[in-house]
Amino acid sequence: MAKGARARRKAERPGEILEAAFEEFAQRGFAATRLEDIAERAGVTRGAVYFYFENKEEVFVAMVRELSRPLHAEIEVFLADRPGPAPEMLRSYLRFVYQIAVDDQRSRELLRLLIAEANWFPEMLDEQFRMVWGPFVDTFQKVLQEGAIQGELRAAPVQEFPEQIVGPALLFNIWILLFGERKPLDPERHFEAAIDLILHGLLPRKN
Amino acid sequence: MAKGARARRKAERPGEILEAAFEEFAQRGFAATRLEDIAERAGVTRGAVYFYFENKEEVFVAMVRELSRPLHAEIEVFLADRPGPAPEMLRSYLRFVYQIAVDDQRSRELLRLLIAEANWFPEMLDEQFRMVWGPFVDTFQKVLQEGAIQGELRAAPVQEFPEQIVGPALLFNIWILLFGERKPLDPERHFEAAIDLILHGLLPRKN
Amino acid sequence: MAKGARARRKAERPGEILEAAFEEFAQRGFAATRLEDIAERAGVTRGAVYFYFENKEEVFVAMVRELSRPLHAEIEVFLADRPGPAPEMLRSYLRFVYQIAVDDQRSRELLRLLIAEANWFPEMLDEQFRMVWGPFVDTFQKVLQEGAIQGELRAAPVQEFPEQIVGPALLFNIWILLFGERKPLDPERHFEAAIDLILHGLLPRKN
Amino acid sequence: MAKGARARRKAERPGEILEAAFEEFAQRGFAATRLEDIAERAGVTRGAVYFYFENKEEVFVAMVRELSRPLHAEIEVFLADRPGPAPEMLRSYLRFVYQIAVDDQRSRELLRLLIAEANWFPEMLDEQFRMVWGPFVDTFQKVLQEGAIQGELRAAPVQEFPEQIVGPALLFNIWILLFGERKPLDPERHFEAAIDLILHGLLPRKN
DNA sequence: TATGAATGAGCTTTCATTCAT
DNA sequence: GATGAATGAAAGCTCATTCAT
Repeated sequence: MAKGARARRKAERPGEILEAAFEEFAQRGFAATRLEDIAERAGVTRGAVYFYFENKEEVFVAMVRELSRPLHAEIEVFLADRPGPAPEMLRSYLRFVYQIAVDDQRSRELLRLLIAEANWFPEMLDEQFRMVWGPFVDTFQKVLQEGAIQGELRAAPVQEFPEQIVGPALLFNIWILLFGERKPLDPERHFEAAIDLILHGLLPRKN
Repeated sequence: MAKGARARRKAERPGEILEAAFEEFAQRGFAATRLEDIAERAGVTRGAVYFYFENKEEVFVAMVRELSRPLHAEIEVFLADRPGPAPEMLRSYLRFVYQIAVDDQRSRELLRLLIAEANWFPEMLDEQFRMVWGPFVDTFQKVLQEGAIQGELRAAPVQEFPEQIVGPALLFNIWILLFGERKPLDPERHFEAAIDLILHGLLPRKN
Repeated sequence: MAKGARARRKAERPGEILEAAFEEFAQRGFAATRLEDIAERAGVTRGAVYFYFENKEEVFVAMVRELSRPLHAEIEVFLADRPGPAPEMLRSYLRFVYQIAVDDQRSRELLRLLIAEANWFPEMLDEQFRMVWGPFVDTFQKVLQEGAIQGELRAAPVQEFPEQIVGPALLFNIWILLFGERKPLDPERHFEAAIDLILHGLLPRKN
Repeated sequence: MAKGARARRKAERPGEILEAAFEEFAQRGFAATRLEDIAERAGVTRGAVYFYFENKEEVFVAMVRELSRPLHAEIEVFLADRPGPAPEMLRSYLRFVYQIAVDDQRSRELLRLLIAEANWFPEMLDEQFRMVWGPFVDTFQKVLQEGAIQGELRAAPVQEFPEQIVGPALLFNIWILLFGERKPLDPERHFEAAIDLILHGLLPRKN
């Protein structure tokens, strides 16, 4: 029993460390975070961290990878083929992005870390792009294009930059990162304003 | 000669130090930047930096203030009353924002620093909000509202969140911060796509 | 073997550091002593010192406490009830104090440090008072009072300030601190002069 | 006028600096006192201090010399031949010492500095001995010896260490340096206890 | 005389990393 | 696997001292 518990413990260690690493890195950034804080929060000693990871940078990279995994999964599930009228799909997609922006503090802080440390972890960025932005952008693009073909949407130049659709959500996100509680935004109204603008911008005009 | 030179030198020192500070902070972030690097780049010794600034944090805050001053000025000039049809004003404003996003690497890096260090310098954030975002948002809001009154624009819910208009420009900016040269964007086409979407989204529909 | 050695080493480290700290602090005073000197003398690196103590002040306080412990012990043993005629007790007590003043360079330097840094470590002073001066003064007082009751001693006003009895010993001590080898004193004759004066001052007069 | 004022000013500068130096050194000790603090307190800039004194050590030595000058004068005046019965002279001398110990905070702090820095300024110590202790000890010795010859005092071994007479005053002084307001002493009663002990110790016995 | 900008050595403290146990 | 004592390379900051003005 104890052995099993110990083995289970062991298997969970790396995850616990990365979890702790996220909290600390999110709070202080890469350079200002001490490995000791991570270890302490994870309930292990510094030495133990070095058993699982080469060094601080490795912890950081592994943490980003680990912490963004659930998001990958969610995205994959969400983007799985779900046909429907293009406008409705746009709305549903944008709502999904807003949901992440609003509810998922982790993703928010991850974004902050990516922006802050982008220069020093470019491969990490590319990996994140491949796993998160890429699929999203591709899907958006497909919706925009097929919507245009079907005559549900205007053939707008935004087809070339489908990520612009999530611009308001990004703005919402950054806003919260910058001002937090100090200048709160109503996410629901923010979303409605955004989708209103986008749909009016994309629906074909009668004239 | 020499006298004037020294006096002139002295008057310029703080500015030179802040200039150097910007380069270093932008490259490595607050925590990872060593005061010695700043001093060296400014051509002085560490001690000299401490003659002008209390400590590293003060250097940072002063740097942000100093470096964003030209932008403040530009904004103030730009936003000075320039009447015209609302759609044209929107286009002109958004182009202005894109110009900054595209050409002004300093502002871009400043934004990165603000996002990265937001938790530790909240007053600084508020100051920047007051000087940069604030006037912008207010002006946008006025344009949107008066455009609606004049019948030039739709009375859209985005009136409540006028900053959404610059969402694409922010996205452009962050994109470059994240991927730099690795995934370049054509700023001109990006802007055109954005303004197309926004104007179509705001122009009143005939039907 | 090696294991034991390491464990033994570890247990002794703090003591070794404090020992080294004493030597250095005694030589140069608190402010002028560099932690590096202490570390070097203790045969460890600076970092190791910080493993055991919070900072330089802590080292100082811990050092004083540690270094005065043997004296506490000695005092406690010495002051344990040892009845006898008051004059003999006075003589024996004063000789004890002189012995410390003469032989114990550590106590002497400790006294110097206490005087020098009294303003900055008042709690430390109070602690020392409680452990060293206090018991002494109390004991002297008791001897003076009971000696007077027994008629062995005069009921002199010095009963209120029994520490005056050790005034000559303090003077001897300070003298050495100030002039060291330059103006040597013969401790034996000094003591005899002191006890002669005190006893003549306290013995009851026939007339 | 202004020139005269300026000249007067100039002449007073060194004194003002030493005055300020005393306050600062007394508060923090030699090593922990910054030349800037001294300059600031004296109302000049650091550079000015270097105009009058070679370096920090010179300031210290000069300060001690300057600050102990009034005491020298007082002592000289006081010790000028004033014949009288030996016991009365003893009393008067000891009272004088107590007065200094009690009223003259400067002398007290000077003593602290001497003790603290004795190792590093031995010549200074010797100078102080020559000017302060020396005359005192000599005078005391003369009184004790002549008193014995006259039959007013016992021929006690304390003649060899006349400074023991001021032991209680030194003790009073150190006590205040160590405990200040925390454990106050009544100077008057302290003195009376001391002189009582000493006189009883020195007056010849009838038997 | 006096200023104060500037230097540079040096100090305390921190922390990623190592390694004997 | 895990600990934690220990290292050593910085890093932030201080301050005595200098010197052009």
